Amino acid sequence: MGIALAKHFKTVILSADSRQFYKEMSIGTAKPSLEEQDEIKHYFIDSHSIENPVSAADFEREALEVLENEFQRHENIILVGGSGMFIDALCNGLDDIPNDVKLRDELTLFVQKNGLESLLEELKSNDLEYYNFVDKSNPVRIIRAIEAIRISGKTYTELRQKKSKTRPFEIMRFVIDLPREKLYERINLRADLMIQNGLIDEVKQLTEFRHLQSLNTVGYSEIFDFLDDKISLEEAINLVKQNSRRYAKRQLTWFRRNEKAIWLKNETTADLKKEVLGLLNSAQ
RNA sequence: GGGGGUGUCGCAUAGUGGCUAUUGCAUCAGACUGUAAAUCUGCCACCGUAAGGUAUCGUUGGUUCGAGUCCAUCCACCCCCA
Repeated sequence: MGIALAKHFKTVILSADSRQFYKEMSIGTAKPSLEEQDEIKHYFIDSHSIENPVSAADFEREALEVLENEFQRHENIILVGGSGMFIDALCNGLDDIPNDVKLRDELTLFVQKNGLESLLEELKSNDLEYYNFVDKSNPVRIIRAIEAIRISGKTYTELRQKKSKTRPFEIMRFVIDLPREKLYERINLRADLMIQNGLIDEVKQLTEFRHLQSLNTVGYSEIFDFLDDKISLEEAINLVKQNSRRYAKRQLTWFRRNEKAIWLKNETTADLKKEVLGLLNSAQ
């Protein structure tokens, strides 16, 4: 649908997919084909290496630069994807909260060894408000808060202002909403195609990088388990399908939260394109 | 035809005659500010937004103060013998 719209507007596409950035991961991330990329210029596909991970804040900054340039030539630009948080980072902006990957890795290691207890205590005494709010069994959240508090000397609550930034362009959001059964059918098919297209070889070649967070990804984790002989190939494929379905559900949950998003009713590319163009016309 | 075994939620699974039938998975729903395809939470027999209410362990009957558990019956499935 993105490509169809980009053709119509003779414009470019930005991908907001937190895994398609990486040039080493192609089959398992279902990037647009090379032919499709020839037809339409895509940003943020193969733009980075797994060894230099892209955070939501990196994406916000880099994508804004691209947009500033491209808006000089195009009236409309298409953002496609994927990762709700990256979309929101670009559209709404992130608060300026400091980060330190090294400290975070240390904290992660600490939690693996000693559990969350002491970090929770630290959070409680330094930022009671966030302590009361946060999901206390989610190590990622706790670690991130402690990280920010230790670096800044401020509370995480104070840093996290949740201010939406104004962008020099208008944003309209559309969500493709297939009937659940059809969505799941397509996800299952997609996993089978990945295997046919050589996913196992792609994963094998990434073995030396398997500890990287970017490879903690549906389609890769399961195949690593197969290569380690932990599960059979059949089990691995079924898990890829299952975990993709779960991910798709989480995407929908994320998008549901945005009350401005428009949920599309159609199912085929052509119909969806028509529907979106109609909505854009009536919005003007 | 003879003998043996098994039936517990969508699937799998626990359940010495005694509180409210266990656990896992799936499904469904949710959270989310530099790990986000990550990480985490809840529900999950039925009715109800909820408080709460009503059921239930293949069937029917029995024993017992009390049955998923014991007995009988029938039904379904599995295994062995013929």
